[in-house]
Amino acid sequence: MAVKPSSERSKQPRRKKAPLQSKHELRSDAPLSLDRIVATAVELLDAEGIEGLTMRRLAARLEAGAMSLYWHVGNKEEVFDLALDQVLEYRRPLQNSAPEDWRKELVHMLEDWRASMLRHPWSASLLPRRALGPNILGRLELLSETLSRAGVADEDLNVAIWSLWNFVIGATITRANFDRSDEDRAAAQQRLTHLAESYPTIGRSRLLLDSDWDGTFRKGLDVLLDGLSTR
Amino acid sequence: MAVKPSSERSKQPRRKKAPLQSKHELRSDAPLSLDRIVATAVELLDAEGIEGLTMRRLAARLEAGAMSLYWHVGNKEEVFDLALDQVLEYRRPLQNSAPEDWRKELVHMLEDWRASMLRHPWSASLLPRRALGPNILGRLELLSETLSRAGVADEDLNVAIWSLWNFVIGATITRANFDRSDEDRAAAQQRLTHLAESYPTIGRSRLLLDSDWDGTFRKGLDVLLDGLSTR
DNA sequence: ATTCGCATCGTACAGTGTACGAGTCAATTG
DNA sequence: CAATTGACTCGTACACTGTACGATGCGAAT
Repeated sequence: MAVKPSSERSKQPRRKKAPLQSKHELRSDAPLSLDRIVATAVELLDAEGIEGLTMRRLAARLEAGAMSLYWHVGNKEEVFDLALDQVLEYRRPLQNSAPEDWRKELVHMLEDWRASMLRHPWSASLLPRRALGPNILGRLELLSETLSRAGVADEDLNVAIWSLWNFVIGATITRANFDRSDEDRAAAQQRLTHLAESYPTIGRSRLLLDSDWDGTFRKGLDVLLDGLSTR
Repeated sequence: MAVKPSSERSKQPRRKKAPLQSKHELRSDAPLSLDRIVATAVELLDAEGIEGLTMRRLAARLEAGAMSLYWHVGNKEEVFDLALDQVLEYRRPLQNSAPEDWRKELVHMLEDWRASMLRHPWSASLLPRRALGPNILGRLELLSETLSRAGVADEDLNVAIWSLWNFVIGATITRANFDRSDEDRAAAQQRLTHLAESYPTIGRSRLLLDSDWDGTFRKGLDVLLDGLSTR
């Protein structure tokens, strides 16, 4: 009886090491592993977006049969979970910074977070429905730790963490969303001028048109951090 | 040649008014309109979640053929757009409040926003991919207007709006997400204690376990508003 | 030589969104 | 009154999806 690994980590197949072809079947190059599957899924998502990822297409890119994937992965949802978490890996910069640099560290991590997700716009729309992978948890842990080290009292910690997390998530999702829907700037522009009558303040502030997303993110973050550190 | 309305608003069918049955076909009750479709879609989403909504099931609930829906609606995506916006309608409380109550008004609208989305948890996961419907824009407009009336300078307006928006979106998505994934508390609990080794600070703060979501939301909002008003 | 467990994959099935075109029926026109 | 139009409904069909099931191959252990 065969038992699938599926979600037990730490399990690499030990196959033939050197012998690259058996008989005459020079099966391109592929041993087909979880890592390869996830990496290819990210590629495919980058290239074709969320609807572009189907098990058959993914398998084709791996030069494998569609059902072969199911040995390594429980179902399609799991592929999404893994792809999302993979994209959110974070290596903290080397620890030579002074302990009062906590704010710089935080901003660095949070801006990197946002940047990572914007580099893979599908990740933003995926986030709401996915489980917390190790990389996401790692970022949360780093966040808690840094805030705690910065002197935030334990009873205020959760508010601080969630406020920052919420802000990053919201900003990223919004931004990623606007990027795509403005593929057709022309249509958007026209829609906006038509809307200016019903929504005058939005129209005046040009909120939807030429927001400086990066600057807005940075400033909003400052507002939050100011508020948190004076508490 | 027939021309579909599909996305031209202001178009109600004028049919037989009083005569409820023609001949002997007492066709239950259904004239099948955009409004009825959207309302039923929301019902279905509430009952079965995002994957539960299929065109065939929706049609069945309306006692109509599946393809009949496509006269009123361009495609399934549009159904999602409309359902989402429908759920986000907001009636501002009567305008008897003093002008310095802007902060109370803001908090009311934002908490109502979050509450509306949590009442229909699918809406949170839908938000990232959807267009801005009139109700969403209405809320944005109200937000701008109130902040502007509160004396926020025009050049700070966008930062303020987006910060609040981001916060609400992020908080709601996170919350809705956790609700679902904790259907099986037992599993979550066990996972958490196992994780406590790798993520000590998260474990200590019990961040994922017993957060007071409503309180955290309210406090985070205060932090933001404090930060914004002292600028 | 036989067994066993890992790994791959072909076939099949139920279900999806929707294109197409035929159908119904009230209102309008000649 | 007959004919035409146009709003609306819906049955059938097609390409495509995720994945259950079982057959197959293969290296290592017995």
